[in-house]
Amino acid sequence: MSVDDEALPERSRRRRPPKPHAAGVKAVAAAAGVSLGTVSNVLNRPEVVSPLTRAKVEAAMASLGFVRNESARQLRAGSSRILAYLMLDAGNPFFTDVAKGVEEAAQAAGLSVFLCNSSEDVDREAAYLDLLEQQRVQGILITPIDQNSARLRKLPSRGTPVVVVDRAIDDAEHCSVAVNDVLGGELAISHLLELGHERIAYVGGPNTIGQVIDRRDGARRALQTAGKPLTNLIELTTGALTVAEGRGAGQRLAGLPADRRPTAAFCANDLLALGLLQQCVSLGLRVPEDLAIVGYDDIEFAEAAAVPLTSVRQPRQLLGRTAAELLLDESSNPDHEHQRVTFTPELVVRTSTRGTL
Amino acid sequence: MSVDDEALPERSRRRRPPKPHAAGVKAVAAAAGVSLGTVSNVLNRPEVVSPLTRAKVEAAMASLGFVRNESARQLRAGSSRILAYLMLDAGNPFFTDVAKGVEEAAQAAGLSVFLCNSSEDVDREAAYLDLLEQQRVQGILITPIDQNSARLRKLPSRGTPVVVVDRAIDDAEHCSVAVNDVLGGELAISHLLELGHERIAYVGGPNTIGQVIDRRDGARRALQTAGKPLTNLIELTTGALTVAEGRGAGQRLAGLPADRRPTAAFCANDLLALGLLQQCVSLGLRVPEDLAIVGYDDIEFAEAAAVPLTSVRQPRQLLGRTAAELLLDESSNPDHEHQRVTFTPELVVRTSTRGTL
DNA sequence: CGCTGTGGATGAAAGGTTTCAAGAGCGTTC
DNA sequence: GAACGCTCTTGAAACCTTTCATCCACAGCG
Repeated sequence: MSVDDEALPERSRRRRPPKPHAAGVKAVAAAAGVSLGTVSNVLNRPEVVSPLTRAKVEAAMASLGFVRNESARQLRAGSSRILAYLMLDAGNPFFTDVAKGVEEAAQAAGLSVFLCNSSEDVDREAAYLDLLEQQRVQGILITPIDQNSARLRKLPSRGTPVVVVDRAIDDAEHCSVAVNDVLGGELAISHLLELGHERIAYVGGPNTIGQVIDRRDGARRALQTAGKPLTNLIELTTGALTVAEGRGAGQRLAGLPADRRPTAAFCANDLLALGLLQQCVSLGLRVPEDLAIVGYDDIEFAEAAAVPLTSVRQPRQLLGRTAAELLLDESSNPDHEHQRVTFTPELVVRTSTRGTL
Repeated sequence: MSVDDEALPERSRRRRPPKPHAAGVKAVAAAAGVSLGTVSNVLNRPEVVSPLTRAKVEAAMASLGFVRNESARQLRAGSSRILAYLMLDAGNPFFTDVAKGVEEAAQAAGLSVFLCNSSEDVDREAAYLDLLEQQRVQGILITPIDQNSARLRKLPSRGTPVVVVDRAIDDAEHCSVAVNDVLGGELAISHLLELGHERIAYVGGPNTIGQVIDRRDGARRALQTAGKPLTNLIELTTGALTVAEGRGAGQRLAGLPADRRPTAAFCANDLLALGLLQQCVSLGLRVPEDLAIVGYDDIEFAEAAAVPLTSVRQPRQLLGRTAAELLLDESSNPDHEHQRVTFTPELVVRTSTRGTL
């Protein structure tokens, strides 16, 4: 779905200087006239070395352009100062907000965060998990595509703590931090039912993603609670949770004859909802008069949409922060107990369902 | 600007199993009844080891749950299979699109990408640069906050190739891939001038960011070209390039008496523009009748906004892909020459300036 | 004057992998 | 039947840092 136009760029060339060679602890020690161990002490326990020697060593490091080799450090010391968040979709502002929370907590603990993006691709997810395990990162935060993956369950037993983010998992291997998606689905559909809608579309997919399933189940439950038949929920399965797929769904929806077309749509996330909204509006449907729309996540752009979007809000940053804190606890506290933390979502009603009052 | 509500979560606890211990090449060799070297060969040059031995070794690896220690590998082999993209703001969809292009190119070359987020914070940027250098990543792609940073210029001479993304830099140290921001600014303002606007606001900041400066300079140049005084450009400086700051600017703008208020605003990016738009609309200004708005980047959400946004489009993914390709060339091709690639932006006109036709 | 304590520096070992020259086993060829 | 080639395997060195027990010099003290 790239909008890149292959504009012909101008290029300008320059020669490059010869390849350099790195200086190690040994070189620094020689330059400063001290031993290897002393240089290491300056690096790791500066307080035990006398100010004079320390100054000499630091001068030598500066003049040689010494850069500590983290591989060697980690190999010997055995520990990494890095935490990874493997995101489901970096293009979804929801996850970048979660990431913000993760970074916040990590920074407070003096760790750095590497972000990885699986783009809803199972193979990429697997490749990143392997890579991160091999890197011996301090821990992995992940919003998984398939939370039952064997690979995922094996990691903690091999020494890499894993915290599942935005999915509740009830197994003995990891902590998880989630928002009650079933409840979120119920909130959305109850709202639509209260407004008098009968035929409601559920737009989401693929059905391997836990969030998609739970939100649909919540939708169904709301119908049951209200004593409506499940056939009132028309499912439109998408290939991914993106704006483009949302547009596709909009196309399909708008193509239905008016008497069979749902009067409302509940989308598994805001990206789908925004795409759906855009497409429907451009095809001449009025929102919410012809079609009411509810999204999910309440991303920043939901409020600024063509028709401000009713959405199910989740505590995004808090989600990330909490997950990171659990991970940190797991990797530092010997008495750590795995936890399953569940937050409660909240419906934010805007024009896309309520109309202008 | 978090919308997190500190909803009280439910927590459930579980005991965790005892700590495991990792198996190395040595253990695998022993289990398979072969030598160290052979295990290493299975890992790195499977074709040279006989199918039988290979099978034995692989069985041993599986049963021991062997995970290669990447630190040790890298220490010995000297090379990393990782590429990093240090983003200016992971919350801006523009940069995640660029990242997508980077990932694409990296995957094609069999490398993995770690994303890092400086969040427009100089200290975080510096910390990540140090970290990545110590990690000996294969190369760094960066959209810098301050492109004249000494740290940035020192990296390549110490062996870590750096490509600057979305900034043109004319020095001998790195390649850069950029879009002509001055031209982009000109396009935006020329368009507004053609529509008859006289007093135009430029919304952007902080002024340490190159993109902000260039786009403003382009704006000024367009005024000069049209023979208008520079005082027609009213600068509203923001603290960051975010939706929230855009709302703040909207507040300031809407607060001006109508006869002194600009009739159009050009924002340094779409996030600002969307915030501005939202705030102005909610304060009762009509867009584009009372205030025309032009954004920059043409992110996916620009088209779906309350009033579809006129914006300056850049080839986002292509930018990332090209940058990654330059980096790969630099780290693998001994005859590499640094290049400065510049793409051309394009104005996309929508309702926020043109009105509904 | 000899002993102890102390702040600081030292040197060697260790950590897990890759590399590479050398070796082992075995079938072919003359 | 000896020499050769071939395929596969081996063992040890090397990568760079951290750690820790040891050592040194010197001050204070009895």
